Order: sequence, then structure tokens, then C-alpha cells
Amino acid sequence: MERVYINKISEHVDKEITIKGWLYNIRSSGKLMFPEFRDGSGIIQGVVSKKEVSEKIWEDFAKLTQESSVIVKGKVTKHPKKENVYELQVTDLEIVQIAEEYPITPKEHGVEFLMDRRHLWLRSQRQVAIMRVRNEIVQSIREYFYKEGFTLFDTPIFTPNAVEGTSTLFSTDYFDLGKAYLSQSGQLYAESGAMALGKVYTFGPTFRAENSMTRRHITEFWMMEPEMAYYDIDDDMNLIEDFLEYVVQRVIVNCKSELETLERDITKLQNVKKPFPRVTYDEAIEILRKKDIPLIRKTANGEEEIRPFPWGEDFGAPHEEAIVEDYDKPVMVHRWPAEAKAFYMKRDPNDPKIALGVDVLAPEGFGEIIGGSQREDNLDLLVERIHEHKLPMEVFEWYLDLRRFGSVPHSGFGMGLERMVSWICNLEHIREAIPFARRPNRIRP
RNA sequence: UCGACGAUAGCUCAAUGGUGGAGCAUUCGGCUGUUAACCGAAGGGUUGCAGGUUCAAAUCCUGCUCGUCGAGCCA
Repeated sequence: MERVYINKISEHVDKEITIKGWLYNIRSSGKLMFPEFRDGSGIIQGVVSKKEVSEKIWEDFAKLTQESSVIVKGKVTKHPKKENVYELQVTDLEIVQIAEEYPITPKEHGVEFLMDRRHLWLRSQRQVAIMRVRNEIVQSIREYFYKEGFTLFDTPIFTPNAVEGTSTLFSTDYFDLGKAYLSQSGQLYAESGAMALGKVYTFGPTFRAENSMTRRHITEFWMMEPEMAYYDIDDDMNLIEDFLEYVVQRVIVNCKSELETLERDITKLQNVKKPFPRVTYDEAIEILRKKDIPLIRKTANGEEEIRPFPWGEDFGAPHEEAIVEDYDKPVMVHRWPAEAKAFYMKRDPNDPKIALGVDVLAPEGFGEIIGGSQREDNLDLLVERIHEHKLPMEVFEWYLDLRRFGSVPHSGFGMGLERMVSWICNLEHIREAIPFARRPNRIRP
């Protein structure tokens, strides 16, 4: 009898098939049992009638516990009451293993309990759906950049230097060479790739030692960073919106049933089509002042509210929220005060106080999913910035070579995969967007 | 790091300073169309840890540990 995956079951109606999987749940009603089987591809309800099976099979079914591994044979039939739902009229059962008492019941559990058992929690329908969406996002990212002529350019995880702030680096001993740091970003290396290959992207794990306990932060996350030679900040934004539209539209088509499982309102994602609103920092300040949203600054004896919102300050969660709430698409906030931004961003030629950076804020309060910029391509200015930020020059010598040997205007951005997954799946917390989330208070399982 | 809140059965939660309960899970029994099935019965507790107040503490106080949510920082 042919072994069939549950998601292909509709192609086998009225046929005898074999399913290899696990018992998800079982209900009984006297001489009838309704076991639900899952095999990783889906879930199907079986029907076991005491009249139709041998006494041994009937008794074996009575022994089964949740998550016991089983191989079952039977005939695929249409559900008597439900459209497009199929059942398996079970004729045979082979028990692979009787599971011990399974801790995750089909009832409610607390977050800590589930995270302690993340390796088992991943079997539940909702988590399976999230992992499928994550997979689809990754696949569509790779296909987008492949079709657009980008080359995948893998960058190292062990690095000698910081890219973002030095206080957020994880360090480790590296033989006789002292400390190595876990990469916070592949960007600097990707820039060398762009000079070699024109258009590249890097996609891998990155690490930030930020003690951030919010629904948007994990210490180990996957980042996708394209880098393009001869792109300015506006080309960068054009790419961002084309890319985001492609990924989101593809996911809502290819992950229809997963998004249904997650009860995701698809209409909000269908809006994610070019063009996206582009708001300069100056315009964003106007919005904040009009809505009377103050800057909240910590002081010795508490907090003070500063209004109107002063020019030059970075935005916090309430400010992002106020800017995004008027739109139903991702919002690109660009041309930021240079002081608030990283050393490698190019200054606006018309206004040295402005950095040519862009933050993409996802709708529905999911916050920043992309940060990008045009990079400083002038050697002298870049050296000046490295001094200003008190970064160790010797470690950036190779990076400065990119400005010595055929420097060109270039741009790129970084997208946090788990934030993208959180947004598309409408997750309450980023810890569900990756199989095993790493947070300041958790490294297990 | 700061702030708010919390920790009671395997899980999710109740319990006015006065004999710690329920639902689910587990075990046993019943039920031929169940859908987080249902009905009946049973077992299951050093109330996070340490100290204090009191005739009496799950409950009030202090400290600690752990967690949740929010802020900052960021993708």
C-alpha cells in the first residue's frame, strides 16, 4: 500500500493508503474511536470502528497515548458532514512507539512552560504553520535576489570588529589572536562583495548582546543584507519596496492555509504593494508635533516630557506608532539626523547634519523591519567618522581599502528575518518566529 | 539596566488573616459520528526560597530567586 503524506490525501480518495506519523489526539465514543494523526505535512482524522477491525487493533488503539508514533493503513473517504475534509477509515495499526505522558496537552499553557519544552512545542499546528511561513519567506528572498541578478555572498560570523555599537558584542577566545566577536552584521563584508560582484546579498545569523526584553528582540537572529554598487539612497528605497511586495504577495499565495491556521487577516497584507509612503525625518517630526507626541527623556528623578519633539532625536516606540498609524503599508522614513546613526552612513551632500539612511516601519505596530543607507564612499570622511565614533582604526584598514581602490557610491539594507516572520504571521512575540529563540534569560533548549 | 505585575496539583487558574478548590491531563468505568467530545469515579499539595508580624499566614511585611509585560537600544 502506498505511503502518502497527509497534505496529498485528496488525491487518494477511495484508495487504500499508509500514513506514517504520530497520534495528535484521540476521541472515543463507545464502539467508535476518532484518532487524529499528524505526519508533519498535515493532520487527518481517522475512524476506527470496533466492528471493522480485529480485536487486537481495537485494543492497541486504546493503548495509544498522545504523540505515540504509528503507521496506519486505511481507506481515504470524504468527511460525511464537512466539505473538502477527508478521513481515514482505519484497517490496520502498527505501533512504532508508545509515547510517555506528553506534557503539552491540547489546552492552554503558559509561555515559560512552552519555551522550556520548545523542542516539543514545535509539533503543534500553530508552530508548524509559523515554520512553514518562515521557510516560504526565506525561499522567496532567495528567489527574488537570484532573479534580480544578485549573488549570494556569505560573510563570516567570527569577526575582529564591531559594526554597530561595541557594547552589544558577544566575544569569544580565538586561539593566540585574542578576542573574536560574533558578527552583528555582514554589511562591511557585503560591501566588499558589491565591489567585486556588483550586487550581492548576505543571509545568515547575527548576534547582538543587547539586554532587551521586548517582543521584538532576540540575541541571535537571521539577517538578510543586500549591497549594491552604484545605488544611491533612492535606488535603495526602490529596491526595498519592490522586494517587500514580492515576498509578502508570494507568501500570502503560497501559505494560504498556514495563514488561516494562524488566523492572520490577509487583507492587511494584500495592501503591501508599491509604492510605499516615503516620509523624511523632517516630515516625521511634523507629524509628531501635530499629534503632540513628546520626547520622553530619563532624568535623575524620573522622566520628563519634551514638546514639541526636538529635531535630532531618534524615535521610540510611541513615535514609530504615531507615524505608521496613518498608513496601511510599510512606511519608509529616510534622511535622518546623522548623529543618531551609524558611522558608515553617507551624509547628505546638501546638508551635512543629515545621514542618507532609511528605516522601514511595518504596519500594525510591528516596528522596524529594515534599516538601510547609502554608505560613505569618501575615504577621508570615513576615517573622520571612525575617529568620531572612537572605533579601532587598524581593524578597519581592509574596509578603507574599498574607498582607496575604485570607490563608488553604494547602498544596501538589512532585514531582520524574525521580525518579518512576526509581522506576516501577526505573532505576539518574536520568540515564536525562530525554532529556538535565544534571549538574555534563555539559552535552552 | 529601569518600572509595573506575578509565582498555589503535571497544566491553566480560584480561595474575606480562620479546615487549600475547579477544569484539563493521568488511572478506572460508560457511550456507534466525535471535533480542545461528553458523562461518572479515583489518585494527585512542604502554596518559589529564607526570615518576620500574629492565637492563626497561600493571604500582611522584608530580602532573595525566577518569570511576564512595558521602557531604552535595535533588525
